[in-house]
Amino acid sequence: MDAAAELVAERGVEGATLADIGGRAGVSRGLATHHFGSKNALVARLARRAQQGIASAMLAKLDRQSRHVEDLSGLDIVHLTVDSYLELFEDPTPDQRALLVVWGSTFPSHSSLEGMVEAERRSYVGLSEVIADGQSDGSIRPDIEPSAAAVLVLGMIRGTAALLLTDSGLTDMTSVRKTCSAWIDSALARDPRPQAGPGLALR
Amino acid sequence: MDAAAELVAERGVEGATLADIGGRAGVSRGLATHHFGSKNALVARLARRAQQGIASAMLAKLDRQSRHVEDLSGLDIVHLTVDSYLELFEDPTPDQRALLVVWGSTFPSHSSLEGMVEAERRSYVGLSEVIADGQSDGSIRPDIEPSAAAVLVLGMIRGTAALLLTDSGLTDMTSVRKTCSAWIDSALARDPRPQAGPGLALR
Amino acid sequence: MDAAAELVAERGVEGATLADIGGRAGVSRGLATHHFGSKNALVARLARRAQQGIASAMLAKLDRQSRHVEDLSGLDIVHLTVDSYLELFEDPTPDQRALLVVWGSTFPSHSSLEGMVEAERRSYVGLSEVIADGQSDGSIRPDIEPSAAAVLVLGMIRGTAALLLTDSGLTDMTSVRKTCSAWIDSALARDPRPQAGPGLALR
Amino acid sequence: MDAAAELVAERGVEGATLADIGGRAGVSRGLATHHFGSKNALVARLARRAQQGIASAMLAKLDRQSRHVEDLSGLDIVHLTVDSYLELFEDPTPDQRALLVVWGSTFPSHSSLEGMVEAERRSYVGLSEVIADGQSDGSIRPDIEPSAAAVLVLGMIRGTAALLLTDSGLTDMTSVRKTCSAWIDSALARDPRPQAGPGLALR
DNA sequence: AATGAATGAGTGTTCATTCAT
DNA sequence: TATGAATGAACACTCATTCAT
Repeated sequence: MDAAAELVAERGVEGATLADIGGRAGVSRGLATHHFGSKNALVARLARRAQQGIASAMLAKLDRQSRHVEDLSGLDIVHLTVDSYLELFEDPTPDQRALLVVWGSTFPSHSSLEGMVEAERRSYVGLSEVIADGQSDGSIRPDIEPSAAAVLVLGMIRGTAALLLTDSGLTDMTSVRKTCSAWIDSALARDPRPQAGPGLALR
Repeated sequence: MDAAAELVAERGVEGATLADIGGRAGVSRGLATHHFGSKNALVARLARRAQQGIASAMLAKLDRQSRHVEDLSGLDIVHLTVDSYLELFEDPTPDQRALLVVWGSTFPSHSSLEGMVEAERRSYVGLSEVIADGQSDGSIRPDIEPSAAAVLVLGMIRGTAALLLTDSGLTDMTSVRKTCSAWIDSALARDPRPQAGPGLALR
Repeated sequence: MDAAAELVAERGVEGATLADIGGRAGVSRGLATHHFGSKNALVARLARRAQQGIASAMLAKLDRQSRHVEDLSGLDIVHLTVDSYLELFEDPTPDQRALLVVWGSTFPSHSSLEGMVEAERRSYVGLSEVIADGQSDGSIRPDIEPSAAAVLVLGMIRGTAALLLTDSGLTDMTSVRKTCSAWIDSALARDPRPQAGPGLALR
Repeated sequence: MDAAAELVAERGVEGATLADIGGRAGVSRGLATHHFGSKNALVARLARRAQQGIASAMLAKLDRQSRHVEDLSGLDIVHLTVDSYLELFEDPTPDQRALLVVWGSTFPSHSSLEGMVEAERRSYVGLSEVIADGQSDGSIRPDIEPSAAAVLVLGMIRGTAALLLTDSGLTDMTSVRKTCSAWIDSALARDPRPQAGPGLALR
């Protein structure tokens, strides 16, 4: 699966052949099919593993801050989600790059990767609920449509990560992450924190 | 090219075969290659046409408002860009769907669609300059890194459009567009307009 | 036809496309077919023109020596034939290179270039008769099978020219021609001329 | 490879399609590419096998005469080479016919069969050395340029074989072989054997 | 006479999948 | 569990030929 992740990240889902994957993994050409059943199944497994990796990273970040998810406000969780995601893509592993590549290959309307679309919908529903919770607990302003906000937040982190993946020279990821956090605050928070000055934003 | 746009939108760049394209267009299998030189060239032409279509839509929207681009502040132009883009994806043509699909297939690091990455970089540079101009003319707050903001804005509209393209049932695009406009304002404007209440946001 | 000769010489009969030929000649893609009827017809015309060129060169060489074909012995005509042929291939025109290439493409048993095989048979018959005539006029030794000798002489000049065409660095063509002439003499002549010493042979 | 040899011999390198080859061999269309990597690689393998077959035939002929290559004079080796080659083409196997066909398709200057040209050059160098050795051991007359003689000998056997391959009705191959042997003798030998009369030559 | 758009059969090659070992 | 030979459908692309202009 590591070999598959690397090759999908490099050449895309269609461009990564099972023969190449087997070759890079040092096993035979037919083993991948034999083990995973089909190429699509392998890709699905790959995507799931990468998604779990992102969830783990989020929890680890929480742990590092010695906080518990129950203590967080809705706004805090949105911040945590966004920040963890973009932090991962500052120096993405093959898994994460591959996940984004797989996401990109779900854009055709008759895509064969139904499972991925399902997973994306779950992310969206979860984020909507978090935002609604934030409105209940008073951390997020009430004049916001949770579903619209969830789409925008999700779209922003996916799109931003994709943009920087395809052209890493565009700008500094860290600066983007800080600016994004401030935006989330100004757009969602009931009581926005005073915006940092430019010097701080660059930090 | 219309047939190609439809098929790319439906099945992706690799999934749309020249035979299918010829078949749907009512011409022979070999004509596409004969005419465009190669499949990659056809896809590149397709992307360029779709990009020009988006630019035209932006200008048309401006025209409808009887305004001139010279009279607009930097912030106005950002608003116009974002709003035009999302408006188009409320009811996207095959061209626009195909453009997003092509964008998705540039995520692999060794993608063969170099021209597309180039075009994306130009969009980014242009948007950065618009934001910097907005800071000069006082419409955009100065404590913002133009390059980071440009990546976020671009990423948001691309990602949001992609999300809604793959799963159009997620939420109402119009609502997303209005919310997005408010976000842009709160995040970028030197003097944010008073946020609309939820009723108005839905308008 | 000049363009066709060049391209056949470079890329072979199958490798030279009518589009390329038209392009190099500065005319349209379809003109060759329109004018010659088919590609095979063009190749046949090309071969015939090259063969006539060789015959003309032989007559010209005779003319330069102010001799008439009626005055020549059979052996003299063999010498003239061989020498003219190899002399042409010291610095072959595209026509002559193309002729050899066409000859090479007649080797498959189901070759589509029947006309070429016919022409080759005529060369063989003619040479056989010349050798038989030489035996009658006493210039060629009688203990030789004219048909076998004709095949060997023809094979030698064709094969030698082909060898030097594919790898011109092998040796000096002029030296080959002189040596060949001596061989013909020693093999065919009733009264072989005293062989030249090495210094002269190298000349 | 047997099927490939037959089809190349019949229809030429370009005319023998992988589909035909697979079909005649009773296997699938894609197996040849799968196994050999590419058509060119298959043709190269084919040529090498045929060349080795010729070398083996030469050694077998030597063995039949209970002689060792070390005991042979340079002239003997030339005789052996020429005679073995022409003997093979009295009743050529598909391999040998195919080899000649491949040789014919190397005539274009931009041929894609570089390996074949290389092999031909090695034959030439080897034959040159044999002739030079023959001059040292006194079997071959010293007033001969070894490189020119090698080209002529090689060209003669290649060209003669090709001529008789394309038009087997021309003459009797056995007679040609005997005549050729006498020519080699008269042209190269320091002390030519007395020429056989026609009856003996036909033997 | 000349063009070039259009055709469509055919090419070598790719590759997920099957299956006997 | 693992291999890799074999399959066969599918692919982009080629190119001689046709034909309306």
